[in-house]
Amino acid sequence: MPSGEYDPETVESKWQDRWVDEDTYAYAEGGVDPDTAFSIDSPPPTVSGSLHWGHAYGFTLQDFVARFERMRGENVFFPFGFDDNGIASERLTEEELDVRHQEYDRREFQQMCREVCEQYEAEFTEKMQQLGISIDWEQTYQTISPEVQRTSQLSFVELYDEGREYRQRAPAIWCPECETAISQVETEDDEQASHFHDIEFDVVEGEESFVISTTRPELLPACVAVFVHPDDDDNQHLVGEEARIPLFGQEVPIIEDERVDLETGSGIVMCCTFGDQTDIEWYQAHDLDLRIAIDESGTLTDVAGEYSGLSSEDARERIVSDLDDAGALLDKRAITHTVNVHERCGTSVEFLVKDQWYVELLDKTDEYLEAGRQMDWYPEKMFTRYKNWIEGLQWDWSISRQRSSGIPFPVWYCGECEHVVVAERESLPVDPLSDDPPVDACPECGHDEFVPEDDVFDTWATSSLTPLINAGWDWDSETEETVLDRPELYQFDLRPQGHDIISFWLFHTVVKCYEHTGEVPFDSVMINGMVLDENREKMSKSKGNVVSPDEVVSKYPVDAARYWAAGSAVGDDLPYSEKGLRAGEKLIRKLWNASKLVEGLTDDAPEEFDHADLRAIDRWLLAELDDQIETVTAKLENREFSKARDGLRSFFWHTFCDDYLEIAKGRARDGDASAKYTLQTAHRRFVKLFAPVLAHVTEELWREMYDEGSVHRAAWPEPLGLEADFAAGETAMAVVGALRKYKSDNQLSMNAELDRVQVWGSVQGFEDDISGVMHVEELETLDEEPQIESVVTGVDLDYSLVGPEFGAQVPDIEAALEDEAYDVVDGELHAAGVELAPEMFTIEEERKYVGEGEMLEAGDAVVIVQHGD
RNA sequence: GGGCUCGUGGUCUAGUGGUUAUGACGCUUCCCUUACAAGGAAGAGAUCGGUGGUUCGACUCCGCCCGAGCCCA
Repeated sequence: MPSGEYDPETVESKWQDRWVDEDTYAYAEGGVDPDTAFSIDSPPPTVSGSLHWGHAYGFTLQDFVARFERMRGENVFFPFGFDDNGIASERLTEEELDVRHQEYDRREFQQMCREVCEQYEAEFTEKMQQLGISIDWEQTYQTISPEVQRTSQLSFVELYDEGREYRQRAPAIWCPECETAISQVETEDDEQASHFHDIEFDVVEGEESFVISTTRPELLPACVAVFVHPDDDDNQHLVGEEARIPLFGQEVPIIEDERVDLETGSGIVMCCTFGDQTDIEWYQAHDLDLRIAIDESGTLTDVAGEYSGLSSEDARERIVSDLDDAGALLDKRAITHTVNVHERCGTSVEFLVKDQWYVELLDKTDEYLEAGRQMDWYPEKMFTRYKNWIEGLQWDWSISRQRSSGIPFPVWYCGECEHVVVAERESLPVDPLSDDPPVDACPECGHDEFVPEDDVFDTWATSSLTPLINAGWDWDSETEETVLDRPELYQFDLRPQGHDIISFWLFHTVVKCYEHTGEVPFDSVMINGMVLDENREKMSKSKGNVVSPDEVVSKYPVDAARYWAAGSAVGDDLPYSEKGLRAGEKLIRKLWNASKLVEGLTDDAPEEFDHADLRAIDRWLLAELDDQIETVTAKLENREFSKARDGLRSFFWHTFCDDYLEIAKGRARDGDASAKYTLQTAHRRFVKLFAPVLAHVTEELWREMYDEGSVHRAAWPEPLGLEADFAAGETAMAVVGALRKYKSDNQLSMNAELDRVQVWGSVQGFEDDISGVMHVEELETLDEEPQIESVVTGVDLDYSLVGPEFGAQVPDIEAALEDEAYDVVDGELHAAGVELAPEMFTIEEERKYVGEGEMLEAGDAVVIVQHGD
């Protein structure tokens, strides 16, 4: 029995505990009909300690869907994955244990990661449960687990067998300090002091020479081309010639390309293997030679001739001084420029050439685009991001990462002929660094020594398999094919994703799963925006504007946070808002207080009541609620949480509490069965309708008032199918509103008695309700319009009809109306030489009451109040 | 630099060719009415980022400009 004030602190944690203890959200395993399974493929968050808004917000939106679908009778599969296979977890482990991963072999280090992450997983789980997310905690996985490693390697083997993967030498971003390859997203720009060296190059044919400016003279031995901008008229004649590199002597082509920056240096630029990103682009675009002059420890190679063996620092000094001696160094000046550095250690990155594995994409982009088109996108506009990403693809997907921790490639190479030997499917997962290859001798050349691949998979190569991990995809050695352990889950009904990461994560997942199953993995995709701070700026540690979910939930009810989270159109960013949270708190309190009242009024309410005997206002309320149910259901189906929330809130607060409840409470106290039945029926339905968003308070109310089971397992309400006179109801409420305003304007209390009220308008069946709630002694409905003098004040046109009919004549008609140069003849409006049909206009008039009492306008109705003195 | 998205009262937000532009928060005034004063009633407050164009008619469609965000370079 709800009583006193609502105490969210106690109530919310009570239900969170019970939901977990009672397995309220358990997925019913075994023989599930695919039609009634509703599966969510929630992207596993990186487990690195703290839970941030990205997690909390994304999962709250998923939870709205999960709870809604569950109540509609779906068997909801809402799993949770811990992504502890990434760089973040590697760093976490190193920091926590004060070790370096290089000091351990891979399996040992992974074991350490697993142990460290376990504590964080537990913390993470607890925090997710504190947010009331209806995850089935029996359905979890860790991306570092042997099972997931097996899935990842199986995916690799399958794609390799299908000819979708190949190995090629390609540039990798390398941190010489950490001695590891890093991805582009781990680099950042940094302003650094450096020097420009103006170096003279000779043209091979003839006497001419030109100058290039470089900050990295030590790359001269790696120079493979020289570039001139197409708009550079002064140097255009050089294009097609060859240049000779000072000191090193190699001859390289001079090529035209618009990526040359005319503003910097001399406008002529050398291209090396590899100085920067542009060098890589040029290498790929112009099919240039490779001259690898610097190795992974930053030491010059044989390509650098006499400078071989020097560190790049030392080599730079020597080369600069030798250039000077040779007269080729024309100038040296200090500058600052932007360099690409590793975000973790600040070291400038190098570009190395490595053998890497690729998944072929470019040949099937049309299919992948079509796959994306087959999914429902919420919001629809996000499909264009997917589309742009695919259409803009220029390279296949590199899945090699030169790190020591991660999931290893299940591959060995013949020590003699480099033939690729892939692990047997049955034996997965393997680690080639510890395990033997499946053959004793090379099938190609018979050689019996193998070199293990020591790279690991790109993290997306694993993250992109979550639908397959969740559906239990595996190799069946009996039938020799891949099978799904839980086929009913696939395709997944819902894939949630942050909009910042659609291109990486979602795209790769669609591609991988599509390749493995021939099917699009998702029926629908729901894209969520970012949580911004109160000033609409992105939260970041460096700005110091981060508000953590923990802080919020300790200050506000979780349901208030959920209410706030439902406040943006899906896909739009959501600004953090204390106001939004307070509005949520207010709604919770209103719902609680109204529930207390309903409870007090309906203890002996009839379970059943013949709808034909319902009083007009009760019938009207239930019919309006029918409409509201249809609206809320449609909004939730379309993931329009904000509209569902606001529509329901407004209907509950204003129509139910302010209008109906005020009237019905008097009747219910007088023992009116129709009112009691209606109050209880409507209230039950409200509790259910609010349940997906206000998960905790509705559970408390439901179990206190209606049922021992969870509201989250109760059936979503269906419309009762009642007919009612909506117009009369609306008019009656307008009359009540007008009377309230009258009392307010006349500084009367709301329960002040009114002597006599006359109503002209259709309020049949509502008369007693009006007089009851407004304390009217005598209420009379008029059959004839009261003594009113009407003054025509103008004519209103219905432009949606007049516009298409009269087009360019409309301004003339308007001018005629303005000048009052019109007539109404037989209901038609004659103006500016044309005749307008009756439905095209309305005569606007001001009504003046000349009889006794005061006239009020109440929608279509007219109300006359006669009140003492 | 390229692509995408967005710009509506002080703040957040609804509104994709046709009323007086929606609602919430905040603000002002009034009202203790036995569920709730953390409530109720009323009110003020917007030239819909700017500028051209299409149209009888533009917050809505198109061009350009300005500003913000995201992704890619």
